[in-house]
Amino acid sequence: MYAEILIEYPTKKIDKYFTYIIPSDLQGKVKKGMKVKIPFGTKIINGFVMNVMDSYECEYELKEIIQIVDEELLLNEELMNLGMYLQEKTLCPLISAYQTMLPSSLKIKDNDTNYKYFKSYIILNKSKEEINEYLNTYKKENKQTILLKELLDKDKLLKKDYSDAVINALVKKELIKVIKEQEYRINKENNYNLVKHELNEEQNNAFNTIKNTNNFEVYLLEGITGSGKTEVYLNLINEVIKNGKEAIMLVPEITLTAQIVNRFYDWFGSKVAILHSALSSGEKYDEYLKIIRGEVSVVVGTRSAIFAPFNNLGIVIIDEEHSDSFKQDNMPRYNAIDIAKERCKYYNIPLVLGSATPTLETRARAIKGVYKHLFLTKRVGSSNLPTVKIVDMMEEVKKGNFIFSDELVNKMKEVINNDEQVILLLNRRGYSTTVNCSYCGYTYKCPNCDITLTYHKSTDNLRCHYCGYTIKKSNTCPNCHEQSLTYLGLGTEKVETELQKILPEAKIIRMDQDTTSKKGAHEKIIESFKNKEYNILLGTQMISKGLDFPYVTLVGIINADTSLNVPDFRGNERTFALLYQASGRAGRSGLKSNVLIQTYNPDNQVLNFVKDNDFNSFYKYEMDIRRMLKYPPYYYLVGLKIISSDYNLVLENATKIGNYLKSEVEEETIVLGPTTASIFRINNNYHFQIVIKYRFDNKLMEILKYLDSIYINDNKVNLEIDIDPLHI
DNA sequence: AGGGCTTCCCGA
DNA sequence: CGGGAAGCCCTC
Repeated sequence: MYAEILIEYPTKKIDKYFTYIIPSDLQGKVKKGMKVKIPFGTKIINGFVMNVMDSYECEYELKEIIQIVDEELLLNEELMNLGMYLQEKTLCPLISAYQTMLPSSLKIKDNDTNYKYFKSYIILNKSKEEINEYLNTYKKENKQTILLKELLDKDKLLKKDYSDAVINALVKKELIKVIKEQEYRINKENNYNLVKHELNEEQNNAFNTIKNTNNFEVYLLEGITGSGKTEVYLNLINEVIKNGKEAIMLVPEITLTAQIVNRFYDWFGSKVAILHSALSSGEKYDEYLKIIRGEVSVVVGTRSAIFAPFNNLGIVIIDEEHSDSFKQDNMPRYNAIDIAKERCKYYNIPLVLGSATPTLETRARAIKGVYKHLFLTKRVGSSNLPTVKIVDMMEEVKKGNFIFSDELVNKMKEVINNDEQVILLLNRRGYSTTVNCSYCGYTYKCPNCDITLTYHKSTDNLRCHYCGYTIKKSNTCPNCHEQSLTYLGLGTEKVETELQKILPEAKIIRMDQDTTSKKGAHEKIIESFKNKEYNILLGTQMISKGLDFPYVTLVGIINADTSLNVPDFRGNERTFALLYQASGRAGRSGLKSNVLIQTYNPDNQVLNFVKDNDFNSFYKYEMDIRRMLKYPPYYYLVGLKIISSDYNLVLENATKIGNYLKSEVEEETIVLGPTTASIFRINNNYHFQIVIKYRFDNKLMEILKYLDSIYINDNKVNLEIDIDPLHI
């Protein structure tokens, strides 16, 4: 028997099958979709079985498979095909498609083969009668007899709780034995704590419509913040499980908090597996095993959880579908929504995309009728929408208020006096803290990249976010040696200090990268704020989503416009979504609430749409811009990056590729560039980019594949192709 | 990807 | 002529 195998190096250069002999002792055991150990060149590495065959003819000598890495972990036919689809659509090496499907602990780097987690137990090695007999003849009480008596009672005890000497003695007498049992690192008891809320009419309508779908259908569930989307999801999943099927629920990384996870445990108990990046590789492996073994019916997770190896999917739900995090920005550059569609088509089941602020692409499709459009327009329970006001910071600066407007300060005081709470959002998108010399104008720059270094207060150093270059900050300017270094940009820490000065009595808690880096810190902050241990929660985008604090009656957005100035066609959309989501944190329990948006552009259209809580008008406004500028959803995009350490070579090749594209694509397709990429030099590599905009182009995919294949063998110039990029 | 083998360049 | 670095190519 022979097996065709993919080598675990994710490079296009060796993205092909290698054939190996299946030795007689592994015949019947080696299966398609399984990981095996094989000799390759001079080394022993992991491979992935693509085919098992009876015969194979070739003129060279074949090597043998050494062993199976894990008998249980194998991908089913559907996922095997999905891998090929991923390769086809994203132009990635086939093996990297399968690597993203399997838990990361199975990648080549982890040479450890056994990820299963075992606990040792002691059990009786003889019948209870025999043990009793032994105890009767051996009247004296000692550690050994105590342990035996306990075992008569409990059957099974944890080995580590007892001394080795006692255990060894009893093992020698063949009275007990030590056994190992595999366990899961995350172990939820099958406790249900189901608190079902009565669905309102809109929720019920959405629920019933989706529930009664018997074929592939994409739904956009557009529900304002606080309208109870999660309740609809939970009911839908419940229904699916009742019918003996399985469900995948995707959420963005920052939304996957204990709050939501516990909600799922309450409803579905031990039927839930969790998959996200904060899990250790062992935990991930265990959660994956639960799915493979069919012990769970629901997976809640981030992007890659879309590949959960279920065999009988009943529904896929993607919450906050507008989130960037569903698109992976390195190989394979896939979008979980596309994968979800593919899987739902296969199983002939509904896909639900939920959001208060769906992407324009999604919404346009819903309006066109490609997706079914469902609405939740009312907040559940007593919660009502806040009053939103725009504050002109130009006026405030004249008064000397650079961070907080008078109005925001007064409102904060008022709210705190009422024993209610405040959320302050610092918009940091496209924004970072840099260090600058106010005397000579020197700025810290990365020596390898065209980018200013970002200051990190916790470590007191400056870091390049692109290549990782780090330098300690000096007290004097490295250029003119004056003590005149100042910080540019607003950090949460700076805001906190200033805020404390203005409101000395207020208890402030800060949530940002620095304060949430430790495991569990995120939850802790949320819990303590919820318990009203603090008056003000100050943070970055991570506080804007999904959180539910009943006593928050004021949301302040400190610098609303920073993300409007980012040179990206999705800038408006992102700003709108962020501010809209943040506003949604206010007024969750019926208390009258306010949102203050501080800006230097009070007339900005996007901000005013947020103020009016008017997604429809924003949608129309932004669609016009997209149409005029030929951006999605009117045009599809492809981004090409040409990268090399040799300036002349990049320029030459970028021009060549640009010309080739222009001559080959369909007439209506637009090829822009090459131009230098937004960051020209990263890690001493020069970046050029080409953007393709197209509506229909049957030839394009083939053209891209051809270009890709040419540059596979060029080790001086690198070509990266991003199909449907999120940023350009 | 990574190791081995070939080639090419420079000093002697 | 030798050594060392750089390029090339193969891996079932």
